[in-house]
Amino acid sequence: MNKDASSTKEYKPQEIEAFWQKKWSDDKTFTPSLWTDPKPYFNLMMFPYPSAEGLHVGNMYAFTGADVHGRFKRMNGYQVFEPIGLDGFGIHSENYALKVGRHPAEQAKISQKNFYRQLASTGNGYDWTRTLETYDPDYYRWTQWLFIQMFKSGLAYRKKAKVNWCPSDKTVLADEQVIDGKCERDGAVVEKRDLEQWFFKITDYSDRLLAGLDKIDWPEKVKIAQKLWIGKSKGARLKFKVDSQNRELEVFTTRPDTLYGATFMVISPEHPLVEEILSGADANISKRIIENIKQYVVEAKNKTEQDRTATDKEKTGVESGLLATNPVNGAKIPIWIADYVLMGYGTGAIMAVPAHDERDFAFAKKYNLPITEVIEPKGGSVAHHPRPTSSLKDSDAVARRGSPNRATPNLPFVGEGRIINSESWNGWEMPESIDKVIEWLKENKIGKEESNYHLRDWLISRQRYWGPPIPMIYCKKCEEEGKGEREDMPGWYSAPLDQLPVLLPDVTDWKPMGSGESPLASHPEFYNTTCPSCSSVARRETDVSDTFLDSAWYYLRYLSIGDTKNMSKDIKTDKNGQEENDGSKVPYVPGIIKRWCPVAIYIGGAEHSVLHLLYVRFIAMVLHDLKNQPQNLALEFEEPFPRFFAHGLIVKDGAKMSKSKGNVVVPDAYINKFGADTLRLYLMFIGQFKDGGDFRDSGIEGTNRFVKRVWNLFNTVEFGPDSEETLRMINKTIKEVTNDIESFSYNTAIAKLMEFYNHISDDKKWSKETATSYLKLFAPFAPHMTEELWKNMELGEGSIHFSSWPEHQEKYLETNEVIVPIQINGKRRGEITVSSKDIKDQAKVEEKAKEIVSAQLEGKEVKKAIYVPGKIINFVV
RNA sequence: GCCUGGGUGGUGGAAUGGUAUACACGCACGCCUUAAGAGCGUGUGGCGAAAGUCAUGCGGGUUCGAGUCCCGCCCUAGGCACCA
Repeated sequence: MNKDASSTKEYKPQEIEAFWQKKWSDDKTFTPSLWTDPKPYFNLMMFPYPSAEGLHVGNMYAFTGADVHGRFKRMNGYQVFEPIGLDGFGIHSENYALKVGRHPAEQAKISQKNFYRQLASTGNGYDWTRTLETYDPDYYRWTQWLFIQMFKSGLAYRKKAKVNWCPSDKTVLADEQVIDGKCERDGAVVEKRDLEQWFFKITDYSDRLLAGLDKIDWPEKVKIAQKLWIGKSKGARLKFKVDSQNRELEVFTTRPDTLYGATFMVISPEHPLVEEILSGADANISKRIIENIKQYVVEAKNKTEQDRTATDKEKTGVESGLLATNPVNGAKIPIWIADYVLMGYGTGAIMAVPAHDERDFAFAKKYNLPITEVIEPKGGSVAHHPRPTSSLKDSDAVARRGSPNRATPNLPFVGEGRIINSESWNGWEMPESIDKVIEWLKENKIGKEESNYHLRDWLISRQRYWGPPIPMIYCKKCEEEGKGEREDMPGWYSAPLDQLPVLLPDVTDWKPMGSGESPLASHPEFYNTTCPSCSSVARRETDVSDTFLDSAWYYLRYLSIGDTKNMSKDIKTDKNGQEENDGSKVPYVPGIIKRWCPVAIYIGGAEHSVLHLLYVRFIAMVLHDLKNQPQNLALEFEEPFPRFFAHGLIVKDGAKMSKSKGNVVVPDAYINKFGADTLRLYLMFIGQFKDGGDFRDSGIEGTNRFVKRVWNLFNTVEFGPDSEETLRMINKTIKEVTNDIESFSYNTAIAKLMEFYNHISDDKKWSKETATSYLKLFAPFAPHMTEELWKNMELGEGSIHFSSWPEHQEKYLETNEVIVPIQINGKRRGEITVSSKDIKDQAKVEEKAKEIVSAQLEGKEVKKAIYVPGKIINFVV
């Protein structure tokens, strides 16, 4: 090897990278033919929302990691489809437009240009013929189509709902923008406002969304997050008679087995029964009590969400003056009103079992309500002396052992145990006890089995400007006549499909109004229309849809644009003679979807665990069920992403990168200075792809040094026969780097490439085969430089990205010798060299080690030898 | 409180139960330079002159052998949280 660098060509990444990026784009190197390619591989990465000042290194990190995977698959013979687009509709982008004082549409144009320029400069192998932007009318036409399908399937409906209202921003906020009851932007306490809203019935799919999780290869933490979000609780719904009122009070409980321990009931301040009481329907309730209730309800209403849900808040409540009857033992128990019971879950009413529920227990203690124990802990006979409450941790509540029937236990017992004090149920044990009790309650017509879910319907309306107008039309006349597209929603019609898209008008007063209405509501030229049914004057919906709807189906659209946009052409090339969609019925070409979906791998951030990643599964299931359309157009799969990889986050100086902290790093300056290859290599090197890493300027210079060294080496290399050492090293490197890239362990892959360089660069010859293999291993990380070297060295025809991955060179391993350390009783006592063909032969290895071992035995005897082939031999004496 | 991850040099981080600290940063010394920079080379966990010996958050255990497996703690990051 020539170490004199003065004669080598200087490494100029700017020139090399510009050249190759143009060539890839001109040659359509990364544009697969969607109809004909034999081994399709849809390598999908979460598309960015271009709301900030530009692509930052956190984005680039994610995209580069995904691109390394794509290039690896391409070199393994797959036809990789790696598309990119912009999630530019929605509140993030609109907020950014507000901040910089530009019209969102104008800002979108600027952002789009900048983002695509930045994305291209990273050298990722994107298919630039199939980009999409969610604000493109040709895209949101189909987002609106999707809304209409939801409506026609009965999955979209309207109801009055409380929305988050930020008094400082004068706008509604999405749930995800509310953190601890405060606006994420300015920290103002969020209020609730009642508004008529559109919802999607995602709750209809609760069980399927839950069941699907078992079938997909996703990080466990994401699955758990979705499971908890859906939050299925099995239990029972029970009826209690209310005294002196001719009605029943229904409750939901997960612990019907504790029914004999129900000593009072609690209803939420919003419960309908409260209004009945306040209306004075029951003459037996004293004025004083009604006054108390009135006051309490007003207080509860005025509390912020934050105050009401604070965990360590002391419980409060008032007596309702009503009594209920416990259906199993006929006990008269008081009904209380307290805000620790939420109207939004279950029935808004509970049976309180203070002996076995921490919240009920705290409430009972405070208001001196009776506590009856009905569950005896397993092994409950074991006596346990009471300890002072102050020294008890909460976790002790679960472990508490106590004798039953104690008048006032210190803590509720919430673990599993045996039923006591419950007549015929006595002795039943968890978990069978719950099923048996439910069976008993059914037979006695007291209750029935029921499950409740944490998941709520998806609030889809946004009173904003920058989104797809909800394509619905309201006709007052039809409503009065009780007519409508759907029987349950008189007056409402979906916009006729041939009139899509309902264009978002270009208006100057686009800023949020603060009235609870979208800015579109002040534009009669937008909302005035005619009723699709009776042709009288009608009004368009003026809200837009949630940005998560835009991103819930985009992966399908990637496969339906570019050369597939003119779909009639593709119908002719479909050799199966199957009649294909002409693009007017569904937003995709079923034949192409069949080939490329479900997506081979989805790569993105785990922060989308329960929003995007849940919605996208939901929408796929809806399109799988596809009602009101020919069934051959429905999706064949239910789970769009059978495999999802969650990458880590890039932090800067130990802190999460964010605009508010002012530590956002934009890649442009680094690409200009060092080149994209250096930055890619650096980003992939700083930690496991699943973990992320800490971005530091000092580290990138080291990577740059390495890139330059490799460049110089290849520019001065003289090919010759490999040394034994080189053969052994390249074989090992190929093997390990392949495994590492396959398992997203990019940082160790790069470390091994560096290690190989260190071994090989100094005065050692290597063969052309070794050089090619090394370059190929390098290519996914530093695509431009390796292409350039590949070309300069005339190593083969065409782009390196279509050449195959290096074959394992097992044959070399056989000629090698391996050093095996010798241990005696686990302590290192020397080493021997073993030839590869003897590696698995323990007897031979023992024989070889004999001399060294016997010299150190000091009269002791070898009891046994433990041999780990090629790794270690340990003699036990 | 509950659920996930994670605690290894000065730093980022490697280690299918098998030579702990790969690779890189930083630092030190040297070469080359008038000099600086770049580049190249050598060294770099602690203690010890050395043989050695002690080190992977803390305390136990299993094993010929534990960063890795088991039990009990501590700390830390993220997610969820009055969901009956």
